[in-house]
This record gives sequence, structure tokens and C-alpha cells, in this order.
Amino acid sequence: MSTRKIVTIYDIAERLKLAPSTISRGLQDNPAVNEKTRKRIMAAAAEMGYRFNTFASNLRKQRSNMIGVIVPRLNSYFISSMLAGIEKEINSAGYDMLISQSLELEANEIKYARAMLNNRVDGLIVNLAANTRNLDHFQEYSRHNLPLVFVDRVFEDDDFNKVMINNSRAGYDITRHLIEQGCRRIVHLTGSLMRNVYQERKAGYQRALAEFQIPYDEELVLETELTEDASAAAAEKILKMKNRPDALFVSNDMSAAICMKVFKDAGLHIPQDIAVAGFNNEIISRLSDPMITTINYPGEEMGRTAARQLINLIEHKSDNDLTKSIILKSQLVVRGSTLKKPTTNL
Amino acid sequence: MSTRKIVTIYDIAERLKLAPSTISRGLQDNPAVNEKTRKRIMAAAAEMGYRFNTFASNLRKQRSNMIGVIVPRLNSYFISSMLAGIEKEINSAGYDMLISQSLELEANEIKYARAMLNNRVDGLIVNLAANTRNLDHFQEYSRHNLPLVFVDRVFEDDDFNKVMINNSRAGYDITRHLIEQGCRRIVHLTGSLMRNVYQERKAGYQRALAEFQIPYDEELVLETELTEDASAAAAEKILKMKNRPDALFVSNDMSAAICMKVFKDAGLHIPQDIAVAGFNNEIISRLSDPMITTINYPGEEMGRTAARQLINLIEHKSDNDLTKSIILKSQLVVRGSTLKKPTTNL
DNA sequence: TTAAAGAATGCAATCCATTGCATTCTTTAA
DNA sequence: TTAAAGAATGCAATGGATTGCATTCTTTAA
Repeated sequence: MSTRKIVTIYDIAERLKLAPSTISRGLQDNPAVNEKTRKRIMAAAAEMGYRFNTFASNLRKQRSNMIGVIVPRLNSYFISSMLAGIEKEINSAGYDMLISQSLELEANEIKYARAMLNNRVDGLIVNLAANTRNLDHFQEYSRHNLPLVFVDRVFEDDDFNKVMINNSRAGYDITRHLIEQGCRRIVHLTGSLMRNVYQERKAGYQRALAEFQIPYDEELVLETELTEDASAAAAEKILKMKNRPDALFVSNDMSAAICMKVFKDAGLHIPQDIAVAGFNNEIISRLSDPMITTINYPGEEMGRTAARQLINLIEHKSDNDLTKSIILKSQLVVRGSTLKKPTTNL
Repeated sequence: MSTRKIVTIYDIAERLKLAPSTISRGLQDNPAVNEKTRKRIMAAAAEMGYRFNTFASNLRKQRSNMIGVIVPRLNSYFISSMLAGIEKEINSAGYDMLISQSLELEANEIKYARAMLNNRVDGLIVNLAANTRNLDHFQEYSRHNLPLVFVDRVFEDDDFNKVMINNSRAGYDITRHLIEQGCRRIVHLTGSLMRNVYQERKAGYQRALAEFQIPYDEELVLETELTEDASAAAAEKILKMKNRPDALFVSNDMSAAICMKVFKDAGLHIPQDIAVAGFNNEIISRLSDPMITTINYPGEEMGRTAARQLINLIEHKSDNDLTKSIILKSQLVVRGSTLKKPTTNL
């Protein structure tokens, strides 16, 4: 128990009759210090129970080497994949990651955006909360010239950097596929329409309907939080509709699976009685019976791309002004849950 | 663009002809400063683009108000639930959370444990990586008298604080249930046996077998990483066994669902041809067809408990020595995937 | 042997907020 | 009107690592 007082480089310096600067250099393997000296320093540090003080270091260096990431939640397949992608890219560039979850609340997002700023992150990656109204809380980043990249859930018409997919196209593809399978009364179960991803998918859904001259019926669009309970409730509601829909397009696979379960328990057959399509290509879409038609959504790749873009901005501040929107590819994956017409069963 | 140089409280002080100490107090709503003065300070700070410097503050205050959390991965149902629990408890006590994922690698765990220490976290919660060999990298915490709590994946015979469930009992319960359903050749698909959770479940499995005089066959225990691919591969292997097993006990629900899928695709019926039990009571256990018998594992509650315990240790360092192991309840949840004998179908 | 080059170490200012104590200003009560 | 109490602000030291430049010590080459 050699530790009552906190040990600093000054203590080591005193013990070894060296200058603090030498200790500092020795600890970080600076080649200017003699190999023997370095070893003595390391040994003394270990023995004395020295702990590097990140605060002091960051304060002096005026940077943290950390990249902040704000996401709505951690327990979603898409988010986990994205974080995995971000982490890989960030680590290999020598940065660390500071994660916060807004729990879908703008208030938390604001709080964390500020905290990250105060923590002097070198850059920030954000996936917006469900109820975020505007990006005022990120203006400080521009003001301080701090790189910022939005992924997936973004505001499309601003000047921030972003990485996303073409959600409108994806929504269109899936709806068109359903129509081509003979569906005419298609329910769309969506998340918060304040978010571009859901808004756009809905737009694609409407576009496809229009193209096939199917009247758009507002009653068929159900906006929920896509939680387990909300999804099940929505499915029940669909079951009770007077004129039962012949298809359901859900904005994520887990919710789609939950709906399918409710339908099956009610004795319906999928896809014969009602076709079901999801989104994201989560594992569950491959485990359900029948397997779920979905959109393959490159979460990990989006994370990597965003991280790469951010690091680039950090390290070459110059081109910070030429804002980029990067749009990644997504594809329709057709599976059993929507195949009404006899075909090779996928 | 009023910001080239970084604005500090000294700059605000100069502008307002006040002392830096007054600015500092004003910014943190210290009642010692006059209300009008406080407003002037706030206004000036906003206008000048002042950013609070967390490093300087933490350096001076000698604490970070942060609690570190190291988990093997973020994309697991159990881990997400646990983090949710931790976050709730931590936030309401006024702390922030610093999360890192070891990606199941001891090397990362060591790295992050050190980083957290350097970042002066006020305490640490850990869920061990799959291949961690020992707890040497946490000794520093004891040395510096920093509270540390292990959750779920722990080393059982040391002097650290821990929160866990009785895995042996759970493994026993599930195996016994399978035996009572008439199963005799029960495969156990497990994660790394270096981890107590898996080791103990296996012990419970063996105990149940012994109790019913069923010889233990090492061939029937398959140790994998429980990833999607590894689980599917294990299921294939089971299908190919000469004397096909009549039950499978998997250490998590997602893997169990994957195996069921492989079995069903091969034409087997569940539970008639082979019963399948999982672990964790994940959403998927309720969505699969049939629904999966599992162990209800209180992830969120474990997180809350660990966080509460940690905060307690932080705020009353005194009882730091009386190490506690807290064991939470878990229960067997019987569902269709194991009910061979005719009963009310759950 | 000595000047020059190179290696190793030291000096001291700096990063920015905090806080115990001292000082000044204002109000209150006698 | 004045002493005492209370409110508001200022002073100055502190936390610990970093780094440009200066200084000292070693080695090398002439």
C-alpha cells in the first residue's frame, strides 16, 4: 500500500533526481531519453503506483483524441452494426470512442452534444433521436469548427455532412414488390415521421401506390415507436380493420416479426392472407417462418463511411467546407413472407 | 465568427471587468454571485462562444463524475438490457457513463481498464470478455481504492464485488425439465467455458444428468462463440450425429432460434424430433415458432443492482472492504419448444 | 587534445477552472 | 450615525502533463 497521496511525474522526478520533463518524455517513449533512464522511469512509475492523468495531458495538449458518438439506443441491430463499423475505423486511426445514448429524446441529445463539446471531442457522429426538432444544438460545432457527421437519421436539407441510404427508393422498391405480388391494400407501419428515414420510406410507399393508381389511404399508415408492445398493438389493430389489408410493410424486421407472430396466432397464413415485409435485414428476418422480405441495409458500412469521413475532416480541416452527402446502396431482398405468386421458394 | 482563439473564463472576466473566480462561480449558478452579475456572465459567455473545459475542471476537482463500463459487446440482448439498467441508476445519481466494448478480447479489456483508470472514472462496472485469463489488470483498482463491480461474467472465487445469477441452478433446472419431458440424449451448446456463466450452466447440466443417472457424454457438449454462423454450424453438426440427440440446451435464445431454423429446414419437428431450450428470455424466444423454453434472466435488474452497489461504494468508501456477492433470481420459463408431453400448450 | 556535433536532460511557461480566505461593498439594527 | 452582519467580489495557489529552448554531458573527428 504505497499509495495514500496521488503520484505524479513530479514525485517520480524527485525520487529519481530527474526533471519532470524527462519523466514525461520517458513515459511516452520519446526517443530523446536514454534507454536506461527510460527503464528506470518505468520501473519507478510501476513501483510507486503512478497513474497517467488524462485530464492534465488533454488540457495541455488541447485535444482529447476522442470521437463522440450519439445514438438513440444501443439495443438495435442497426445501431450495433453501425457502432461496430465506426469503432473499427476509429481505432485503426488511433482514436477512442465516447458513446452516449439519447434514448430517443431530444433533451438528452442536447445534453450529450454539449457534454461532448466540453469534453473536447475531436469530432462527432450522430444518429438523431426520434423527436429531435432541429439541429440548433449542433450549431456550436460549426462555430468551433468541429467536424460533425450525421448518419442515417439526418436532416436532409441542411449543410451538415451526412451518410445515408436512399430510403425513398427502398420504400418504393418494397411497396412496388408488394403490388406486383398482387397486394392492393397495403398497411405501412412506421416509426416517427419526424425522422427522414421513416418520412422517406413513406414517400416511396406513396410514390409506388400512385404509380399503380392505388389511392393513398391515410388510415393505412400507422406511426408508432416500433417497440415490442407497440408493434403487437399495431398488429392487433390491423387484424380488426373492417376490410382486412392484404399486405404490411414495416420499418424494421423485429417489428415485422412481432406482427407476423400476432397474425399467425390469429390463424392467418403468411403470405397468403397477408404479406409482410420488413426493413434492415436483421438476423430475425432469416429466422422467422416464413423468412421476411426486407431491405438489406449496410449498417456497418455506413458506420465505417461516416467514421472515415469524420477522420478525414479532422485531419484535413481544409476541405471542411465542401459538405458531402454520401449515399450508400441498399437492396431489396425478397423472401417467403411476401411471395404470394408461385415462384421458386426462397 | 467571433472565434479564432479559445475563450476561457479569463477572457470573460477581462471583458466584464470581473475576477475569473466570479465568472467560474457565475457559470455554475453559485448563489454567492449576484443575480444580475450572473446574467451578464451568461450573456457574455454565450456571445463570446465560451466552452466549459471539462479537463481543466476535472483536473482541479480531482474527479470526473464518470462511471466506466466495460462490456464484451453491445449487440446482445442481455448486454443492452444491462446497460439500460446501469444507465438509469447512474443518471439518477448524477453520474455519467463511459462505455467501452472489449469485443470479447482480453487485450482490449486490459487496454480499456487502463484508459478508464487514467480517465479517473469514479468507479467501474465490468462484464468480462470471453477469453480473459485473470484479473491482474484490475488489481490497480484495488490499489487505488477505486470501487469495482463485476456483473454476470465474473470470477467467482476472488475478493471483488459481483452481481450474478445462479447459473448452475438455471442449467440444472433447464436440463431437468428436458429430462422430465423424456429426453435422454441432450446436447449442450455453450459459449466459452472459461467464463463462469457457461461453466456453471454446464455444471448444472451435468448435475441434472447425474441425478437421473444419464451418463455424461463429452461429445454432446459443443463449445462455440455463439455467433450466427457458429450456431448454424453446430446445428448442422448435431443433425449429422449418428445417434441423433433428442434435445438441445443452448446458452442463448438467438443461437437456439438459429438451431431451430436449421432443424426445421432439415424437416425435423420441434419439439417432437428434438426439443430446444435457450437462455435469457430474449424477444426472439417469444417470436419463434414454437416459442422457446428459456431462463428469464434479469439483465436490467442486474445492471441496476451493480450500479447501485457501485455508487454506494463510491459514496461511502468505508464499507469498501466488506465485499459482497449479490445473487439475483432467475426462473425457468417453459414454452412450446420443449413440451413433448401433451400439456396445455403455453 | 580540442572543437564541433550529437545525445540527454533541465527550465519554465502554459493549458483552464476551482476554492479557501481576504477584501470590499451594502444593508440592517441599535 | 455607526458598528456589526451579510452580500458580493477578488486574490492567488493549485491540479499534473507538455514542449520549445537552453544547458550540460558524451562522443567523434580532426
